[in-house]
Amino acid sequence: MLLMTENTKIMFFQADYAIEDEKPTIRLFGKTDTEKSIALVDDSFTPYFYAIPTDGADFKPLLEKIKKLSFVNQEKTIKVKNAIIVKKTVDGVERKILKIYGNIPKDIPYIKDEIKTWGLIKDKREFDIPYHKRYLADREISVGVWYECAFEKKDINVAADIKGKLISIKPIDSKKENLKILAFDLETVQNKEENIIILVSVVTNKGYKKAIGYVKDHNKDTIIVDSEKALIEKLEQIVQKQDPDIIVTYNGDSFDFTVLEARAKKLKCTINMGRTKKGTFFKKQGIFSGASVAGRSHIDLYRFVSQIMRATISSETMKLDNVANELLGLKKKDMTWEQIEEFWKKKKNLGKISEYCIHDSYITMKLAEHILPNIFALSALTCQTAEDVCRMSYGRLVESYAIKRAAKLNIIVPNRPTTEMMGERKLLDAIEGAFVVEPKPGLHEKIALFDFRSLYPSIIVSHNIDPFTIHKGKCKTPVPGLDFCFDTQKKGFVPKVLNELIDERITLKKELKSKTKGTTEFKDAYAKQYALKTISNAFYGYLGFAGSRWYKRECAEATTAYGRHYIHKIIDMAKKDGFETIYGDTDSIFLKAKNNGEKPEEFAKKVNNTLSGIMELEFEGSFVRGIFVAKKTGIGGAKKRYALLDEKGNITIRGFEKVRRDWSPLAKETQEKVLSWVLNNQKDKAVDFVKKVITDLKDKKIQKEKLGIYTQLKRNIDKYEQVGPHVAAAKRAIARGTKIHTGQSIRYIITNKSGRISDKAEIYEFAKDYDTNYYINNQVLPASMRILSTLGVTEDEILNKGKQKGLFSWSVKK
DNA sequence: TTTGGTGTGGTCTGGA
DNA sequence: TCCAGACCACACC
Repeated sequence: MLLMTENTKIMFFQADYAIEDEKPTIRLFGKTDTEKSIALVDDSFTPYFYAIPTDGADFKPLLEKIKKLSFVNQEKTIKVKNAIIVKKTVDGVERKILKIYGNIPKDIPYIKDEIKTWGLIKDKREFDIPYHKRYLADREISVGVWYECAFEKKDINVAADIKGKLISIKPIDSKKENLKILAFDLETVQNKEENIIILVSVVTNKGYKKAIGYVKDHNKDTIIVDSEKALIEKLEQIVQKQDPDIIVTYNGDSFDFTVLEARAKKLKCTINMGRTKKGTFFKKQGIFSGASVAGRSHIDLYRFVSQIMRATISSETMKLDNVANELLGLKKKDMTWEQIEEFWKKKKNLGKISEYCIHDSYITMKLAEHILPNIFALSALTCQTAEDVCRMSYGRLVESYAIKRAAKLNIIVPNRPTTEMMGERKLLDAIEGAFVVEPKPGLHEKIALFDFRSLYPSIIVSHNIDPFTIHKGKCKTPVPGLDFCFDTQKKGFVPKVLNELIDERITLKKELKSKTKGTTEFKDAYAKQYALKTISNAFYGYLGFAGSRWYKRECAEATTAYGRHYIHKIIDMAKKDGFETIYGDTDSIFLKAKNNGEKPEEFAKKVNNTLSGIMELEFEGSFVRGIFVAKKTGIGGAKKRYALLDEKGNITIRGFEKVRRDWSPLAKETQEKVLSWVLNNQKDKAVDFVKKVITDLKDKKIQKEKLGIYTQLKRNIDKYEQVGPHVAAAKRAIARGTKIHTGQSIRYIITNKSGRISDKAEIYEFAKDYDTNYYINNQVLPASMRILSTLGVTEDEILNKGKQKGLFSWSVKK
């Protein structure tokens, strides 16, 4: 028979599987280079797992027994499809094991449990890797990457312009961007006991921009329908008509989709945004928990921002407004939840709600355009769908990447620890970590900053630190301070994989220099190096993570031990060269530059000649001046808190209240100004400014916005042993009927009530006044004096107590 | 249902 | 009323 195959260029963005005629079938959803939606199926992939026979087992009869295995489970007969003997690296040793195939993915765990009862199998592996993920990893197919595909036309049960059966696939180099993104956002109000939807907005990256409502008098961009039920149905129609590849939301998993699902159920209608008839949107179990839309990729940006990007974002909260403002300079329209409720009840200003809602979707879409390259780069690297990546923790990202590489290197993946094992691991004492130099408080001039490029990853690579290269017993060169070493004969899996990541990133960073900022090329390359950095930096933590498949305490211990060894080594070398070490933390050192002596570059070069493997010390730059301060309690300088002034006049602030979310804007801004003046040798201006702020506070001239303090409610409100201000404020708000959930950032103000600080704390919206003394003594003064007292300024001087400045200056001089 | 350790500092709590 | 220690959140790397 002659096959009618076609060729086309495709970028996939989503993958799942369905059981068709009792056969598992992978479904790949993508877009062609001619902007057509395409769905290709592939039923050539058989689910499998590995079994390691007990030592000395006779393979042949065992293999035959497995092949013939057939048993009944829940009234269903389960059979092994096939079994073969394969040669694989198991825990660092190459050996023969069994690869066992099942008919459908669901059978795998049952087969695994059944053969366990025979007592002939020592261990089972890779039985918990989901079928479609296994497929992507084994075939090295990534979403967000272009492929040249050959396929045979075939009608399948999905909505797509082109449908077929995949014949062959190979990656090609293309940068074309063509995915259609749709963002949507719901507005709800509390109506009696229910949360009802009053409006929904939809915005695409191709210019579509509408809201749907069911009361007249919204604005011209609002489609008016009859009821809430009709609104839901209209939303479905619009999504289907727009036919996006990616649906983005900001917290859609726990809000928009959850509400939609609940309302649809209540109003006895359905909503299907997907490309298949059934499986509209649903919560998957297991690793993935979120709203999924068949045939499209639902990206919940909030999940990615709050889990992966959190540390790189300085906004007080991870709300859309703050994040979009910080990353894009886009602000939400000014409207409070209460206003929406009020407008809705009075049926006035409904146009404003539409405007607000549409703008929300627009911001979400813009944020997606900004962040999606990063998510897709991680997807490409880990061979996971973007939908999964945006919901993954660091641990899962590393794990996914490691599994993909292991498959390619013929290495069997270790099992996940059981709950008991994890418990045991968690009970162990923490391993010793990094070394931090205690700084001398005060202003320091001419500072040269050096740091190790990717310290921990390069230590792991250079010393071959791997769970299966550990050598206990006699060692030529044991790990500093420990009684074991690592074999250097054969390269371990972890160092090998990390080495690739580091190499690739170095190449990419070089290429990046020749690319123009703002171009798609630049963005893609930048996102890719970001992905490489994210994964490689998380590897060390993964080795010491209780839930890790590659957990090895000794590896984590050795990595930090070498880290301490190297930083001490640099400090010693610097001392011998006549440099004074001002500060250092983990992988960095701050040296006082010599006036006419050795240049920083020369020092770095000299150090690098002595370093082993791929380790490298980099000269980061020079600073005109820097300030380190005293510890608040105890003696000596405070670690992890400093500010630097570079030659261009830029200030870098680390650790101080200014960079913390849980201080009032007033204290933060005051401290920032103080730091700026102090670093520019204008101490007096700083003192005057603090005095002015205090006077303004006393005169009640400070705006409310400057006084709100954010603190995250990290646990269930009833689970606190100690009730701090944010907990107390939250409890009072709940008593008033406000809904507050775990993980929320509580914004509160310390009011004039009496009692402890907690007694005075009120949620921002409820606060009617502020406690002047609190804001002076517990906010502005501590933040400012932290800096000023290092320079000899006293609190009394600021508060104009006792000695008057100026009056005494001449008599002191005498 | 959580990648690691190091470190600071505010507030609460309970005993002297 | 004072103070040490526990609790808690958040930053640095």
